[in-house]
Amino acid sequence: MKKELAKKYNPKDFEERIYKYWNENEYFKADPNDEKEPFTIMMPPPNVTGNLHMGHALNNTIQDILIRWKRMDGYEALWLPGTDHASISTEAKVVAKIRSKGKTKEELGREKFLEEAWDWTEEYGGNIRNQLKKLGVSCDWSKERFTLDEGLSKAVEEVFIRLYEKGLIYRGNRIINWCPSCRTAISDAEVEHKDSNGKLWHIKYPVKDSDDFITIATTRPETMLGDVAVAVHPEDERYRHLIGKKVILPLVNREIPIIEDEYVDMEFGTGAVKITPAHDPNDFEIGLRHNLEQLKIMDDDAKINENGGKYSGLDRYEARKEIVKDLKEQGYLIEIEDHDHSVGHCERCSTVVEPIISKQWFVKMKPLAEPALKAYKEGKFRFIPERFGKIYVHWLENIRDWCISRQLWWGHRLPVYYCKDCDEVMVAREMPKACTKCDSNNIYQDPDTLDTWFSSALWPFSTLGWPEDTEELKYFYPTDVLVTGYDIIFFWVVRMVFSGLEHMGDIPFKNVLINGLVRDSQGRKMSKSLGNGIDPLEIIDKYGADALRFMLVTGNTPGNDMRFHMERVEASRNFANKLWNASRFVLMNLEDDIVSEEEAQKYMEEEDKWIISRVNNITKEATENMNKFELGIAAQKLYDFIWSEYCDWYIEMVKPRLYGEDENSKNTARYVLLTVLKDILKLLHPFMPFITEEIWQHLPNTDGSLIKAKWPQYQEEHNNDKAEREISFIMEAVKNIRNIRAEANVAPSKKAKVIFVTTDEEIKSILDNGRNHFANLAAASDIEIRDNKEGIGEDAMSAVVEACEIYMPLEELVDIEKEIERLEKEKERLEGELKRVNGKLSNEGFVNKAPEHIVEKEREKKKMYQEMMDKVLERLEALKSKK
RNA sequence: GGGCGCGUAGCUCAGCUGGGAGAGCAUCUGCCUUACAAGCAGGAGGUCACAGGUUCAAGUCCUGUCGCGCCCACCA
Repeated sequence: MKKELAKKYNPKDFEERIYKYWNENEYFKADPNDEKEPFTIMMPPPNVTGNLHMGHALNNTIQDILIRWKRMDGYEALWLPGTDHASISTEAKVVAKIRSKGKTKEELGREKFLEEAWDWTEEYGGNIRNQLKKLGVSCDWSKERFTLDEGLSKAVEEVFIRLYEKGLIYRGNRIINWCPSCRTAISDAEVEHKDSNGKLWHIKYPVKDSDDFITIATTRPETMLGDVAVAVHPEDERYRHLIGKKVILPLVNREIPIIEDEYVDMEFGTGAVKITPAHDPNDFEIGLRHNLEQLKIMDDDAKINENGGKYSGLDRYEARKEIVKDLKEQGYLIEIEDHDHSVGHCERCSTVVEPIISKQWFVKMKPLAEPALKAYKEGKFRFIPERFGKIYVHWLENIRDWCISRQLWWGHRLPVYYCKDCDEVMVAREMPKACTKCDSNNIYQDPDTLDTWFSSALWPFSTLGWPEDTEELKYFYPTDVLVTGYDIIFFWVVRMVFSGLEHMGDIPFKNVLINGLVRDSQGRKMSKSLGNGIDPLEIIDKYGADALRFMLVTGNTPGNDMRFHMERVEASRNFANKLWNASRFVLMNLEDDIVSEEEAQKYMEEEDKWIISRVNNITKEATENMNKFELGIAAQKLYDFIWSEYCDWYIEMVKPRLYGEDENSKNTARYVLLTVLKDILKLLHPFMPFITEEIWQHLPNTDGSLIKAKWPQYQEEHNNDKAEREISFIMEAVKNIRNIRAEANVAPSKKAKVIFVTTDEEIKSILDNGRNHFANLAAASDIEIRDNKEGIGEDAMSAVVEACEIYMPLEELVDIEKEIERLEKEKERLEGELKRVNGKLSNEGFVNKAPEHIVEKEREKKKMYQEMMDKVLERLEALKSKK
């Protein structure tokens, strides 16, 4: 006999100890194994310096459930963890730290800055790992990777060089999104568009050598400093006569041409557009078409530069104010119109992004996007739920080249070298000794680093050793499931797919399971600025990791957001408590020797067969739902079964046997209690790993960890329709008796006589077999089963279950008025049911077209309701006539 | 401008491929019954947003309307 379970369920007593036990025994390790099928999940790497938030908790709980389940189900299940260097976000933190010491990163210099950044990483990098462990994640820590570690950096470099050599990476002067606060270029995906109430300034530009003028409209008047043309639509009658003429740019007094271009929308604004190729993506394109100058008027910190004349040195918004003022004073400003439009903000720091021309590195996307689209459309991988595939397709179909260079220091430095003497560009694995063109050795490396997502895009294979052709790569790639939030489908999912296809020649994953956001109880996003975030660690501390995990996964469906309610955590904790106590009950009733299955079979009662049949069906249903990634439904089914069937009914039914004298019956009950509990623990383990393991360790005949236990399989021979029918009938009858007792206020302890009246032989036998249950569960004494109701007076309360009447002669306790009321209500209910059933059955369409088994079911119902109705009516009449 | 999601019991949400409306919490009644008061037993509470349509049958499929939310977009 093993040691007893603690009297109270207190997750703090064992969660940490159990995690250590798993980890030290290397139960999470997975390695290439020819005897098993692989099952792989790559953990979306959290920011290395980040802290665990609810989103992580949800995301990793889902992954852990899947991986634990598959591991038990016989797969070589690898869940590979890791962290992301998060270039822009980590750099910002380190910069802030340096600033607090009164220095700038430039003053510190690149080398020292990186030292600081590595220190920072080491200091905070362990946090998230330990926090994940508290959640119970069963990932293979021996394979943990970091996007900036040596191997992954090698992969990044290799990819850059290969794409460059293929002509898929190029350097160009193009319009990019510039964040003046982060002082770096960012990609389109990193720009967050927000609607804002802006203005449309109408400004007139005088036509040279004429009194005429042309009015343009702009939302960013300050950019006029960089205007090099005014464009109108070729078919616009209003302006046709002006095409080819010049205008004098106000305030600047520069002569610029009026050109024609089809891009211009005649309906919008005034139909005339100022063209600023250096500061607007459309203007940039027009500029190229018309061979216009690209006049840059802003610095990296969004101040007007030397090209801005008297405005130079002003911040962009100060300049705007000044320019508008001057235009007004000089009579050029015609109108200020309210104009709502959307403005791009830096996703990271919320600063308004400035479209600006800049020499950056880009990935040519079209050739990479096409195979990625094809793979999805051919069903090589899928989204769960399906609808997120649309986001994927839409993004890829409208993709533009990806700006990958960042003016940051924390990240993978571009393997690009320049010759100072002849400006030759060299892309190489190592710094060239001499310029390949002019032989100069005046060479320097590009100071820029790569977009963080450039390395994340390689995660599914770089983590397995690519570009080396490792055993791990061959065995575990492609991975099976990617679990992630919908917010990074285009940041990450898209890029992993085209990277996998390009470099591995295969998709990176077969399923993309999308999880929603965890919001606060009012439905708001949890955010630092709102201060409404709930710390998963606090929840774990108070309620245990199992409760948090269970809460996160129930009542939720893939892809949908959920709200965090403390009451739901409590409910999950209560469920864990229930399981704990049920297990304690089982344990305290076991003896050292558990009888064999064969022995138990000989003495099984109906309730034993019933619960075995039930757990068998639940196994099937739970597994089916998990196969569909419906973890919430699977969890709910387990919850209902454990609480409402195993605990509420089976344990209660079996108590008299455990306390009785019949050793065979007792041992059989023990055997069944334990066997079913073991299945329960196995099925629940992926969801609640700690409590199930802790209980498992206390059960007899359990060698080693529950992690190693075999996932239960559905077994046809355990199905028992007869037992299910009998026990559910008994349960119905017990409920009715309890109901009568409650309504008549019969104290629970008080024994009461129960008379069953039925002519149905099957029911009679069920009732006869169930005598003990009625005594035990409904405190019924003197159970009588007969086929007529002679002699039962009006001083009894009654109920009807199928073809069986139940009478409880309660004499003075019976209030006839109340009893009539009860029966009237029952009559009403039956009338409703009969009306519905009759309606269906009298409908020719239904009888002819509905499947036979559905029609048959309705016929049976009709018969049953009719019989019940007859009995209720008879009883009512008898009572009324006696009154 | 385009796309998507949601609207089911007082609250938070399940309800998968159409075939008798569910859970948790809250509420009401009775119970500290030696596994569990973090519990047990019993009860009340819903024209499944609205309007059409398809179907023998619609919370479930289609169309439209209203309300809430989200995403995308080079609307000077």
